[in-house]
Amino acid sequence: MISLKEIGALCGVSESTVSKALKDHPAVSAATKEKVKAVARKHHYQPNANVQGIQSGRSQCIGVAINNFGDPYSGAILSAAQEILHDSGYDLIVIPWDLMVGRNEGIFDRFACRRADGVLLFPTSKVPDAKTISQLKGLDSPVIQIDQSWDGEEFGYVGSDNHSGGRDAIRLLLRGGCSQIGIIGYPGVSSGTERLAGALNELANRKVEINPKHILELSSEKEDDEESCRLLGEYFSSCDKPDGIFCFNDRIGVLAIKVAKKHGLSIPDELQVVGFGNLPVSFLNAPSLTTFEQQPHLIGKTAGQMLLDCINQKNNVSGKRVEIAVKAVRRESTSISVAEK
Amino acid sequence: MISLKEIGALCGVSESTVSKALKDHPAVSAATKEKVKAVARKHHYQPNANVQGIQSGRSQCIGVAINNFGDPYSGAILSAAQEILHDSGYDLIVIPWDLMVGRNEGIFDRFACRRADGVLLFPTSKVPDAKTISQLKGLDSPVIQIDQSWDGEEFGYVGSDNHSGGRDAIRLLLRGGCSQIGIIGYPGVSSGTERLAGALNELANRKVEINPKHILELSSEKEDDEESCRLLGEYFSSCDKPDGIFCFNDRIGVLAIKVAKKHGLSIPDELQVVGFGNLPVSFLNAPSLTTFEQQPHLIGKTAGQMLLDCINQKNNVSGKRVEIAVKAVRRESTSISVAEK
DNA sequence: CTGTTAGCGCGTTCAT
DNA sequence: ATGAACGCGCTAACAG
Repeated sequence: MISLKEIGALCGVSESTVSKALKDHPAVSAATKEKVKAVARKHHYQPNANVQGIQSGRSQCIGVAINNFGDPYSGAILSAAQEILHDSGYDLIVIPWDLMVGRNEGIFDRFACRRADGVLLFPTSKVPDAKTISQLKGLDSPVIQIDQSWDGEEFGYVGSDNHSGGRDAIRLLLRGGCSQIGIIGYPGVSSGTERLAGALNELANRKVEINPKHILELSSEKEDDEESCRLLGEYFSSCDKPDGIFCFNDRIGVLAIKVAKKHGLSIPDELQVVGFGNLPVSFLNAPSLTTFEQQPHLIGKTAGQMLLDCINQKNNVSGKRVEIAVKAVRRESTSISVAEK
Repeated sequence: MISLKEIGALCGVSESTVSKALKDHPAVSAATKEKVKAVARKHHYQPNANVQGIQSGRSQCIGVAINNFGDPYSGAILSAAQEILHDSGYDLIVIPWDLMVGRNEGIFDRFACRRADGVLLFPTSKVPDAKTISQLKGLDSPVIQIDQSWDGEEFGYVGSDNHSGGRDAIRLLLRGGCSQIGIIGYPGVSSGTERLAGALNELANRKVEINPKHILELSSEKEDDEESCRLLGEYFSSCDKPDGIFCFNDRIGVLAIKVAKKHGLSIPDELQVVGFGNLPVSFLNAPSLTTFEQQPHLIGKTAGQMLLDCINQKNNVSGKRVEIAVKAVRRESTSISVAEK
């Protein structure tokens, strides 16, 4: 790539004149501008963003830690965040969480080396250790967590309104005539905790008892479908089965349907199933899965904007939480409501 | 972030001594090293990678253009590529293809500005225009395409062995007793073209006629499930139906099963279905989908290594093609082979 | 209008 | 063993 100095040499002017000419500085003659721009264009000149970064003290880079590139939900959030950040001149440096965990290098060293102006943290399968969290605090750039928060930590947060989602899922099952409610979730992450709290709270408000045996926790750390199927098999083998279950994500919902059908349960007549997330699989499944639509695009856009505001000192993200609404998408895995019948 | 100069001031030594001390240069006293390192550690010093980049002429960045962050297949490839590149000190700058198309800025300006040392191109839904391709050639860094190539272009390439995959899919259907073969694909991308060629070639070798009506092309540009379902509905309404279909990806395969079942076809008795890709959905679907497993991890690793080799001058990627094997995963959507019966 | 100078943070000579 | 000086590519303040 050609440099300003080289362009200057070719045009017979100084480096700084080239710099000014290319940014249409008024104190440069039209003739010089023409000449300089022509040469720059011919050689496909592009200013070196890394140099501009060290001068301005702004790398114009955002560090993104993401667990699973292939996850459609995270992907949609990232796309939206990328778009708004890109338009403000930021580039994304991505690092996969899971690959970094267990290495002796600091997970965020790369972000620090690149002088990332901000950090976006996607959900992890487990809460990081104290050292990682302290390293994160040591970065002097704002940090925003997506869809997950850690107890007592004061990073910015943007996610779904999981509490209301849990509440509405239970309402949907009860309205559909279910009386034996089951909940199938995964432990240890805040989104699950919030959905559970919303669900249990609603059951308590309605004075509906829940059989503790009907609450099943699958491991979220490794998405082991075989193991999940085994546990679900046991769950549906019990003589005392639920007639409506709320699954914390669509993947679990689809697996639950698969296993329940194998155990001879007809859906939605004998068992109603509600998922969460509205992933493509929920639509494709037979029967299609009633679920809750999240708004990944809005989440990503919001997180990107929060980061920008904070970088520009308009705001302080610390402790700021934004929760984005979710909406039921009713499909074949639940019956129509009693009221509608 | 503290700088070398500041550390020097705190320790009462010069900037360059600090630089040497931190890299254990032999010509620095043990005492000085101790002191310098202590201060650096205390302030969480990290060298500025951007500065090192402008000095060495190596940004240590790889530009990644990807169409859809949420795609599990691309995601797996990207993870593998990231891992190997990360270990060699490279960071990834990601840009979504689709967001950039139609903007007046050059799609790859950002890569050029960041002085990306190499570029990884994931599949696009359509072949880019001549201007984009020429811009790509103008970058002086090596470019590797993943899973897609463009006619007449000489970039490096790593993808699946689609031709053999197409051949084996047909063999699998024929061995299962099918005689009326159908093919459902998408137009315009090289992976589809290769699968089609492999399939048609095998049919010709076996002297099996294919009814042109049994070849259906769905649009790949926008993944419009509703529209695809409509076209599939027409496809299965014809009086003259295939008894075995090869779908170019699992998504199409699952949709085809859904629609075929609605038209009263029993699977695999009346219709056998083979997909391609072994995405999670193929396992979750009922009936589960026979498909071809790709090796995204190996593809990503290979692409990453090719890029490294080229950057280190060990190789020239230009025109180099690597095709990674695929393997059949037999599930419920196909019958066991005639021979096995 | 244009050129010179200084400086961003760092590594690498070359002196001391 | 340590420091001064130069250069990487570029911008900005000043001088001509």
